[in-house]
Amino acid sequence: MSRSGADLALLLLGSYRSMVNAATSELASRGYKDFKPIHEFALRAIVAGADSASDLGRRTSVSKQAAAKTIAVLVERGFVVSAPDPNDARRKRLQVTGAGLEVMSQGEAILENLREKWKKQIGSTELASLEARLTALVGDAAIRIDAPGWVAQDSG
Amino acid sequence: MSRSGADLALLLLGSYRSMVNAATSELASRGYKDFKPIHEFALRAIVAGADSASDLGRRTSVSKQAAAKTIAVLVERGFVVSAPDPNDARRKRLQVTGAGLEVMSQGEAILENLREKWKKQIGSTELASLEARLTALVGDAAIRIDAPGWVAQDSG
DNA sequence: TGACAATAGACAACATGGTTGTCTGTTTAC
DNA sequence: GTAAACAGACAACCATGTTGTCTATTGTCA
Repeated sequence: MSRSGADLALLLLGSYRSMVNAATSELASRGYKDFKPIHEFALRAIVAGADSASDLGRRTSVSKQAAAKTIAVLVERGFVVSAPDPNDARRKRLQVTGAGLEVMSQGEAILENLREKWKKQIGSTELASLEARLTALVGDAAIRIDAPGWVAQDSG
Repeated sequence: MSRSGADLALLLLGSYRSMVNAATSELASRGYKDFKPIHEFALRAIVAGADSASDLGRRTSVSKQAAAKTIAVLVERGFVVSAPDPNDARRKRLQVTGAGLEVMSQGEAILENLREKWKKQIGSTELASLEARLTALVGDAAIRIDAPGWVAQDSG
């Protein structure tokens, strides 16, 4: 059964979705309702140094307005605080809160758990080589997580 | 460098995007402007037997209204024709046109080409086993291609 | 130093693609 | 023959992105 290129693409998408769906539904069951991948990735970017809306937008290849909307949600839910930058009155500095770090770590743990499960199925070296191959395929293309629609879907 | 579960998810997403971006931009350069994955998958579903809007909606796990909107686009571009069903006056039967088959085959060829390139890189048996593993990971979950946002994005 | 360009963020308008709800007409099932 | 189910159309709405415009602030440089 030689698969086609289209099937391969679908397979990659399906694998991603399968992981993300598991993670979002598990997070939801732990009380983090409507926590979407896009929130996770925004938090990661902020932790990684994106400390303003414009900055976050640049890093995630999204308009600053879109970034600002995401930030508004995260602030409203207490995952991020936004305070005026003392050094630049135009800016508001972003910081991930303890709650934000907590949800990130739980999300990460869930994904890690899925990966471990998979590792047990196919073996550690197999998984490593698969990851290496995917890395080669992706190359240096930045992975952009702008994601309305299904990526952001709760898939309840 | 032991990767994390989140990285794996991102890798899967990135791989998919990388294939799809290549395909859409190549199709665009061949004159198929704004032909998005969702169109491809709708055509595939119609060829596979979804011959009405409601049917297409069911098969792609999308509301019939959403399916109808997609069909409207495909009809407008000449990839699909919609004619009253002689056996059921409620229905309009869908049929993929020659142009529709053509764009499908070109899209498929582009993806196939990418897959071949990859096969040369990592070897045929390696690719097969990777696909088998992804298949196992995805399991029986239906892959739903509802996809506003980046999935549907043209990515210049 | 003073003027002009660049930047941050807010606000509004709009695009895309999906959803639900309602309505009409047709078919199917008792 | 009547009631339920179904197909499709239409409208309203939601989510998430975009561009455009505006104000305030900062940085640059003549």
